[in-house]
Amino acid sequence: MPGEKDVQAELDTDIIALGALDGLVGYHMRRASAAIGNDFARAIAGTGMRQVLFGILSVIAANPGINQGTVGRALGIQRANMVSLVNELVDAGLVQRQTAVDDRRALALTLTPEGEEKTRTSLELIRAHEDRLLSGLSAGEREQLIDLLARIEAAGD
Amino acid sequence: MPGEKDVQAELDTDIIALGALDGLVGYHMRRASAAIGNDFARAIAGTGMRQVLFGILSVIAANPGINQGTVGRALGIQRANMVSLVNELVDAGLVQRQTAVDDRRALALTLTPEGEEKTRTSLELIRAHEDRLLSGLSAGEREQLIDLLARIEAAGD
DNA sequence: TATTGTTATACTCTATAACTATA
DNA sequence: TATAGTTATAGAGTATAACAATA
Repeated sequence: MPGEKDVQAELDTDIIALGALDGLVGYHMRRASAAIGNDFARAIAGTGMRQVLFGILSVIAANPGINQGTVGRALGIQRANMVSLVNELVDAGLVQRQTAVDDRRALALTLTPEGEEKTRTSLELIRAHEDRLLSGLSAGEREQLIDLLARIEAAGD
Repeated sequence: MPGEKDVQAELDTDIIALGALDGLVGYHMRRASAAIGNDFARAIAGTGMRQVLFGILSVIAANPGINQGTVGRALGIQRANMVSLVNELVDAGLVQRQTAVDDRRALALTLTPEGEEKTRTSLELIRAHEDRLLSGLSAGEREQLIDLLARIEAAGD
């Protein structure tokens, strides 16, 4: 019987008590992070971009010639996992990878012109997605949210 | 040369500019969520508990006899993925699963006495972990953080 | 015809260990 | 001896499609 009341589950999709979970920051952080991630994916669908990849592009854009490992450390990505991620970006023609002049073990990363363009257009879509999803927050609340999140990041090391 | 300055990377592990990324809520949310998740895992290591599993236990504790699918909807977990998660909890002796009296398709979930004990002891460890990790936030800031996160969860549907 | 639970499957993200080449 | 990048591998988490039993 679709649409009928589920007595046992208290209106089902409506309010289900979460118990102690509701008072935990970690739970709400997981849910909110998933909500933003899903909306990000919807907003940027079809462009091949992903949260991690955009993060790498943004750091390279701000630090042309930066080493692959340094990018990983800045973003909390393991060396081993950086390899295939950067491969994707290189294969897509967005990033150029060349042996560093001062350290022949290292790879210096720079954006190609296509990579710069992709970073710009992605950023526009991402800003629009955040503005839409976070339209319920005032500018001050949004600022304070970032401040609180940054302090938690810093505490977790 | 360990410890020597990495000119190209601006002191390396120190301040690396993140570019546009630094102004995005999504980025900081991902990092903060990972920080809490990692600290959660460290705090509860050896007990076999995980964030998702505790979430399920907490919802069952607050709603004895609740259907498996209802738990999943409350927590944003797909029906298909609930199966093996609940299997784990049943195999660990923490959850009892029996055909619902009013709907023979459904499974009613309840905690076993061991499940109730596990939920209690896990909650103590989790509260201690959050109190430690979030000790830099005032009670008011913590409360506002949960409020902001909950509003973002609600916006993402 | 819709819903509950299930199986099978695949992809992303993350983590570890072992290797090479350079430093 | 330490570091940069690589390979291989494994485990979580999550997503979709198809199926049986029941509503």
